[in-house]
Amino acid sequence: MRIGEIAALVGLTTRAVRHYHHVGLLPEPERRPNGYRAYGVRDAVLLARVRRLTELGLGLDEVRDVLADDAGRELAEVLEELDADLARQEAAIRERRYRLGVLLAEPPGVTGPVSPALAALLAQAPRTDSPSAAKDREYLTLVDAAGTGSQEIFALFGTLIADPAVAGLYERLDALAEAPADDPRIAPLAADLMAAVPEELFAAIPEDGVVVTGLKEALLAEYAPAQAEVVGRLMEAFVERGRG
Amino acid sequence: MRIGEIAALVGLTTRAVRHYHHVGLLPEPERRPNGYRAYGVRDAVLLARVRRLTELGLGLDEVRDVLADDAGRELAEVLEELDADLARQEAAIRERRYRLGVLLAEPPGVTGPVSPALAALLAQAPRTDSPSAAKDREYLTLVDAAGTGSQEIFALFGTLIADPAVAGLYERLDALAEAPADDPRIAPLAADLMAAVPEELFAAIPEDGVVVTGLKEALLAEYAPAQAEVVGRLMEAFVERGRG
DNA sequence: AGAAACCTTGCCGTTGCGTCAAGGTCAAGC
DNA sequence: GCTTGACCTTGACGCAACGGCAAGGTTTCT
Repeated sequence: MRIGEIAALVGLTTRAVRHYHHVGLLPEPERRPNGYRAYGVRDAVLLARVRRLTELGLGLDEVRDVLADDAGRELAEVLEELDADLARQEAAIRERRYRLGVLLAEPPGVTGPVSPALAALLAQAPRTDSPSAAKDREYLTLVDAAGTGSQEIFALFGTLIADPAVAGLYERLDALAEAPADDPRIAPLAADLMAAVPEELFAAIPEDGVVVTGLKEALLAEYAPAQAEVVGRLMEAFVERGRG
Repeated sequence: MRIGEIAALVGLTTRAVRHYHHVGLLPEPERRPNGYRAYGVRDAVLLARVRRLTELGLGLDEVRDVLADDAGRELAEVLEELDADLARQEAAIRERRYRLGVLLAEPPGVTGPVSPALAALLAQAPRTDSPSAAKDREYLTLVDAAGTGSQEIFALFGTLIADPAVAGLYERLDALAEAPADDPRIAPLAADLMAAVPEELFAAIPEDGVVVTGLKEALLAEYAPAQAEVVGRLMEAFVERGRG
């Protein structure tokens, strides 16, 4: 048989057969005078075995091992390991499908998949177009996605945001967008902000204050100088009173 | 944030983040004076979205599509397609696991996994060390693996092999191993062989006689000249009386 | 001052082949 | 005898999503 014939016989492509030669899975057969590979029945039997094994999901090197010492013991060993691996894959797929199902069942329109706690918070928050409030929501989304914040934090934050006085604070912070870093409104705003934060929220902040080193600066970089001054003081308060 | 910080924050490796830049999933951020990438909160939010989507099993280009037109409709579309794909994968894995289970439950020692019909045939065949009989078994194994032979053939072949007279025929064929191609024993052996084959077996051979063009010659190549002569005549008989 | 722990770009390796590219071979029809 | 068309040959790149290493530069801690 030539390569195309044996490939068709065992249900492979010629490319696959050559590949098996290349990786040493199957020895190169004799050649005809014209250079064509000349296959025999034994090659076909071997190839058929290879095909069955690869269809089961074995890698080519595992197939080689199994074929090499055809004790049958090695085979069972490999197969059990493979089964365990497949079981893991199956579980992973089911997990993904489950989460997919949750996503698909959800009402559309949300920015992205968020935890229920954050979803409640966002729904509860008053409609506002304050840029500062938007930054806060962005930050909360991030903390939610990072998974480092507890549900507790979102609940506490929710009560804070629901406070009608907070809208005014956001407005005052927005008003500092063009102000210099030594604007006199900074200190009183920072004080009012700290006063508005409930004590439990301070306590709920995790030990290292911010989620990761560097996030604090990244956060401040989003604000104009005067605003950064305010937010920076607030963050310091969180660090100091959080667990310090 | 530097790249390591944002990576830790969203639960990725720095290598993955750079990879996302490379493939255009995420725009390259500003650089610090020292050349380090400088990430902001928005990058982190984006990366977190990417992570969730890839964890669901989306490819990077699909993630890019979803992120691009964040209509939310496209997302549902992609997700449903993905779910269907995952369902297929799950079914495939289950199928493999099922066959694995069958293999593992089987008594060890068999040459390889074979169809039940062939297994019955091999178990039924008398113990012999005739090389010709071994070749026949090899051929049957091949036909079985190729899946082109029907169960019917194996049953018919089984009755043939069970015939006590066949052992003698194999012996006579083996005896021709060193004989020249014009040995006088050839014609009578071929005749006796054809006489031994039940009519139904002739009829059961598929239309093209052999499974694939080229297999016939490969088969003959396995035999010594005198043996090939005998087997060749037998095969011709199969071709002629099969469906011709 | 030196080590540890970051960062930079860039390129190779992974898996199991698919897909050209650039030919040589062979049987058949004109 | 010449052209198709269907085979075959070796060789090398492509793929998905990064991991790992090389060979440097930066920052920070000690």
